[in-house]
Amino acid sequence: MVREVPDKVSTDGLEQKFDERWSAEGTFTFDRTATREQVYSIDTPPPTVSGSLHVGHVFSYTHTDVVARFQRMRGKEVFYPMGWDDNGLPTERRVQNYFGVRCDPSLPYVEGFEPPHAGTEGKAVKPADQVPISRRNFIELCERLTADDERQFEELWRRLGLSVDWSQTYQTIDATSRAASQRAFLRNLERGEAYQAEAPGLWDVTFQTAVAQAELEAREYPGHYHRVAFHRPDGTPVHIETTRPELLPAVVALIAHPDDERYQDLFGTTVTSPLFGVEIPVLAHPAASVDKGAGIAMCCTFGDLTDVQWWRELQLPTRSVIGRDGRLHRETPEWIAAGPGAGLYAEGLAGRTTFSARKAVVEALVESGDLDGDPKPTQRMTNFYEKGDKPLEIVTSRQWYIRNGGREWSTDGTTRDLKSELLARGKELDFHPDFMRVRYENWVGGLNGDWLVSRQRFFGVAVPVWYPVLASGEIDHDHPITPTAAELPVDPTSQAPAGYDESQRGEPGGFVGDADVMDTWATSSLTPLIVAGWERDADLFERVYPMDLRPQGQDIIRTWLFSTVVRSHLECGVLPWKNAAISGWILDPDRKKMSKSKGNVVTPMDLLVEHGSDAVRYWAAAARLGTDAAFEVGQMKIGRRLAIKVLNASKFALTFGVDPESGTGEITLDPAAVTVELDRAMLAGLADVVDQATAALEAYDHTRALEITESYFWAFCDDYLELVKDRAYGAGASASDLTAETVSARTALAIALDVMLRLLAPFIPFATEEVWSWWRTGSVHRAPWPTAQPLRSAAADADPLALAAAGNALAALRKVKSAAKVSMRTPILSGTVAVPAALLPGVESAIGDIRGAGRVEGTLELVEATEGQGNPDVQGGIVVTASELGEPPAKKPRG
RNA sequence: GGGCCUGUAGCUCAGUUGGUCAGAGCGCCACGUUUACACCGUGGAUGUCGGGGGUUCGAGUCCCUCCGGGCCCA
Repeated sequence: MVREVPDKVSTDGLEQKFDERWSAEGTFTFDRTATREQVYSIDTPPPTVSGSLHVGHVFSYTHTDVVARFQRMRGKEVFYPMGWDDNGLPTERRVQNYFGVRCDPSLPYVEGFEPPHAGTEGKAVKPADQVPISRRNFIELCERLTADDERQFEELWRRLGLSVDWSQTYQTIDATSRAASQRAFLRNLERGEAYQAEAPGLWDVTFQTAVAQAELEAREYPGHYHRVAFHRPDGTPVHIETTRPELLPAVVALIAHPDDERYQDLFGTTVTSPLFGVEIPVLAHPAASVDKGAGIAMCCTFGDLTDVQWWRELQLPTRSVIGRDGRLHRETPEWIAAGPGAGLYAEGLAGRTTFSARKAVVEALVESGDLDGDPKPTQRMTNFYEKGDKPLEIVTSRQWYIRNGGREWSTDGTTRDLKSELLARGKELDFHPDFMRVRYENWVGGLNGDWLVSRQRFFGVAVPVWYPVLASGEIDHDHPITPTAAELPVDPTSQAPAGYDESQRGEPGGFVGDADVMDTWATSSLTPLIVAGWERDADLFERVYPMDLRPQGQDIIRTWLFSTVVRSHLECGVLPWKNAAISGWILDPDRKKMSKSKGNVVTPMDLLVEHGSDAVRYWAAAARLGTDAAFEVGQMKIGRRLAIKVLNASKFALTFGVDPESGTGEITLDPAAVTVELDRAMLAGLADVVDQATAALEAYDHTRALEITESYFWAFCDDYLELVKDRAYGAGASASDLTAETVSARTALAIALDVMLRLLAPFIPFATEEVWSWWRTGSVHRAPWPTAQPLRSAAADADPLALAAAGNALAALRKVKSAAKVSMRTPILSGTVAVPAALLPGVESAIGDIRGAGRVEGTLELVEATEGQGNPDVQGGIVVTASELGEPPAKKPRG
């Protein structure tokens, strides 16, 4: 075995060197001839390409890569593609800001359009200054920008050392993804799992789109309780409290809890609303809370989700007043037009924002005397779109839904309990850590509606349907026209359905395309199907699906993980993957979540350049799954030190016996050559490490594997290497005249190094690969994962304790010198060492090496430690009871 | 209001089914330039294991309760 060990080692430049080599040699290229049993497939989260990656990404993606590299070395053919989630609102927003444009679908396409800006350096262009452009122009800009981002992302991942197969990348907006997404939707539609409904739903007035339950975020929002009087037929007031008096024109009932004593006589009667004089019933419903406000609430269509529940369950009429733009309808509603409030509505409310309408209603209430007391300020939890900053409204609109167990599902009299089916899938999935399962269960259990998938946006996968336009000019939503699978992907807004031509768009007897796109998650939920070649590459699909691992963050269990389970369950009747590995958050040193707004975000690339990728990976790998971790530079420095130590220790271990002339030499890995007890003890200990590290990685506990391996490696450097140094040098013996003891040490060093490099390879892939390249062929990342058995047989019946004992004895000798404040090279002329009985055999067996490493020149007497002698926590209880130090060696000038 | 996670040395964290479990690394202090490594080595000090109860022969470990941090759902 030829060695070429450099004189000077360094971690610098390894990232680029090996990224290039791995690419050139196809080290991580997936071999698609492997069978399902031989494959380990990973469904990695496609990062959103709308901003920048942050340290949290580096953190969690490293966890995945550790698994990938481990499985690959275990002999699995790892299927590890990478996608980019470019689809959706984040990209739209970024394009608006970056290019200073805004999408207006009514505008025509402009050939060769050049945007007013190309990068505004983070400064958002005011909406008024944004240039309106056609949808097609807008999408072109989306694609231009994401292509740029994707290059940067890939560069970062390569530098971090993700062992992704870079020939397997995809975008959630590319043609394959669009086709898959549309195909899945059409399948859902065919089976009755997708449907459209005209229903009240959450609506973001800023982004002008419907929003799904999974995208909600409840936030504290300030408001005022207004105590407002309704009136019984005899004029007696009934007071309710509301934070949204502007919805008074939309009131459809007053509702109190059925057990509420105060309102028993009111149930079943009617009252009239103030200002508008609309007669409404007083009803009982258990969702009314007795101790909130007056205990009786006004139900409007629609102020919040409870209103929707009441409206549905009590079958109340719809009197909606708020439009998609968040303003009150411009036309006076019919139930008000004939009443006393018609004038108020027309003059004070029509076309107003909720804010100014509220002011107008409150003023009118004051005037009419129906406002009791002053409004009381309050903070209440209000629903927001997670990306928005105005409270959501509830607007009735026609939208597409996919069933997800959130609502009863019955067709032709038979009901299907999808919620229970999905809960059962959750139990089937192996979560790491296991407690993350409850997040899934809580979410599924708490769903209160099906999944709203249509979005009134632009940069997304189109809802693949058209609708006939009847002779009357009305659109027939009940009979959507669908494309065939072969036509996918389609854009119904620019393509005509089969049997029609473009001239018939919008014409009576013709068609219209559905203008909506699908929710980003409607596509993201298909990533395992997309990458596995579903309905596109049956051969591949069979080899990789269902997949083995879904790694992701805990924040998207309710969205990405859940929706993916839904789609796979509906489509294939299986879980999409066997395991879900959930990474924690990165917290800043104040234990706050790192976020851009706090300005505490570190650019990942800078981090990798400054500390080195192995170092950053070490920090990430040292944090357990599911546990939040501190952003700690100190931890990276430790990782860097480990990487450098690996280089240096390896260089040292491999240099013994090297011919100084040629710089090369022979090295053997033959276990039979390991004959010395201490060497065997070291291998015996290593065998245990291999077992433990392997078991830990199999259980998705990479932290434990790293810890066990790392600490053994340090002990190997500090004790074993020191102990065998002299023996391994072979004290002047020529290459042909080596003693068995010297060969034993050299061989044991080589075997241990070979094993430890492989154990560390998933964690610090660059340093280990560098060392591997000095003396082995191929990549360490394709080398087989070590097993304990060969080490055990090489170790024969040696006790791992012997190495610990010898190490402790050496430390005891060093302590004498340290206490005497002399150099470690100072000879010990004679000494007596007290050793606990249990360690005595180990110390005795290595006494020659101990003497050498401790520079003991005269007699070294070993005695059994007596009761109370020595502290077991210090050097295992081994103490030097008497010693005589020689002259410290002359100091040599450093150089 | 319900649920989950978390609180161990100045810092970051291990402590598997209750019995050497008071640990590691960093930092700190002292010393040392040893033919791998100063991006180093050697040695040392450091804790009422959040508080209080309880179960037990025995409790960071199990139970109850309170307090502090984080998150999710109402």
